[in-house]
Amino acid sequence: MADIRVRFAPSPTGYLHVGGARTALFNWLFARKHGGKFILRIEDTDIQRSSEEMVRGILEGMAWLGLDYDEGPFFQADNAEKHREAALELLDRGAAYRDFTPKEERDDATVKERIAEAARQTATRNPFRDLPRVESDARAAAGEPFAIRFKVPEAGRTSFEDAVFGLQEREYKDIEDLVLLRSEGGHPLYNLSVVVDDILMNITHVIRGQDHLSNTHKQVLIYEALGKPVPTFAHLPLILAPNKGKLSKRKHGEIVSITTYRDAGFIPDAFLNFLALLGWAPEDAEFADREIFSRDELIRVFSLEGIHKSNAVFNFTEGDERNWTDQKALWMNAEYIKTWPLDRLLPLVKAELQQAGLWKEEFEGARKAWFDRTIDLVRERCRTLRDFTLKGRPYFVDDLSFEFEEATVKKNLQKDPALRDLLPGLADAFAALAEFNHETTEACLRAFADEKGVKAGLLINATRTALTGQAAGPGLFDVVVAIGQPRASERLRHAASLV
RNA sequence: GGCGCGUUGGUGUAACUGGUUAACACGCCGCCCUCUCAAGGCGGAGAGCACGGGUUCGAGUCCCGUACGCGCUACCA
Repeated sequence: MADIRVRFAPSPTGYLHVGGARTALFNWLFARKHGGKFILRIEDTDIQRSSEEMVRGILEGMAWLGLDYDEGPFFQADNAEKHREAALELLDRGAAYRDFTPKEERDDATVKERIAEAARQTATRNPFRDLPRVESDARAAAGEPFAIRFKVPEAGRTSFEDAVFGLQEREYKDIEDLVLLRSEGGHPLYNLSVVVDDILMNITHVIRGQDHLSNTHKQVLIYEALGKPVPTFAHLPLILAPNKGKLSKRKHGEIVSITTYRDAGFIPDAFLNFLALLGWAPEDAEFADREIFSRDELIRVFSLEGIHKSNAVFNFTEGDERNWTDQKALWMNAEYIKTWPLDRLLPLVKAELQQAGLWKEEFEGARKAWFDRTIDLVRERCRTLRDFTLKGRPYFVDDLSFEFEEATVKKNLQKDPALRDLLPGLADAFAALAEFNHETTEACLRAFADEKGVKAGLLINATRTALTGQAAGPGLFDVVVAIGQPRASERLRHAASLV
């Protein structure tokens, strides 16, 4: 396929959410796979609900995910004049007509009810549909306000082949004469604007949410009336909330916003990987059992044919602090943290440490070897990048400015009063070591335990808490070495005061 | 109300053009490892493929109906 051009066209009425991000991702993957162009177009024609802040949010989200676009961002509102011209052209050709019916105000909250209500009454044809042209022109010239509606043909049906949902057909009689231009200021409406913009931008494949599937028939009609080629459509299944209801910013809040995942310490590649598998699976049997796909692999194996028809559930439990979002996403992120080549992970960890004020230049200089080893040690237990500063803090500060968990202190330090004397003793033993490594520290601690007639486990757990303030962590002697000789002794002495 | 789309374990998915006890991942449970917590290894529970008919030697895979869910039906996008 040559000269493929796709677009992501979010409306800035909300932040970039998981559904939108996945739509963007699929467009991006498709473009990258086929060497096509990925275009970003902000559909801001609803001035009431659009805001610049939301535009920024969308841009930020895409930047974080690394979904780079080749053209844009374009703003649909900038093209309003072109849209108007198209409507006028349609009017000229007799494919549209002026509707002089006074505008009826509809408010957002009650539309659904009003639609149902109106449907119960028998539909009547718009009285202006067949108004003679001269009369229409005269009334318009006299300054009477009007909207422009598309004139849906009498008998027949539209059809198009959706790349995901297959052949779609709809009777003309089931399509109402949609408004193209509002009576107020000739403001163009969505169905007209998308079509005109997609024509202007030479879009070849329209990949978007399934919520547009029904409306596509109207758009096909507009393409045809304008005498332009109809692009290929590929509609994506929706992403639903756990109750299988709509995933909405209003109801589900932060959890659907992409920036939440950035701020929570997700690796963009991991989140992308997770998103890709929501409603899509590689066709190639070779990849059937794989879950982890790098960006390049996704590009390689992506295809429209692998997209599902049924909606996917974004699975999370509200109020569960540890599993605050889809557990598979969390698992995947941990998987990336554990298995990514260290040099790819390091920049992300650096950014995290910098943000927490824990970064020191020497981590890239004199202490690089130590730093790399320590990150490698700690990463095993991290689910998010935030954990590097949360759980990892004791490794990166020289003083005692890390948290001593209350319950842990009670359990590991205060359980046995003998520790008050044992810990300083162990501190001395550690300080006296000529070589400070895994073997020598372990031998030292065990010998010390033997000598004092206590179980090694008592000292091991107490030491972990003394050095990190935590009850859980890497193997103790790895911790001891990572903390290093001076800090270890110092922290052991300090811990004695907590007993 | 009308039109459309969908329905495989709790979740995400797999199952060649109908053909062995429906597979994988997350999650859950147990065991091993062990100084803790993870990770890792091993094993287990969990769907008979929304339901009801039909076609067929044989259906998750084809057909019809029903239910449920979702979308659209706006001078919103």
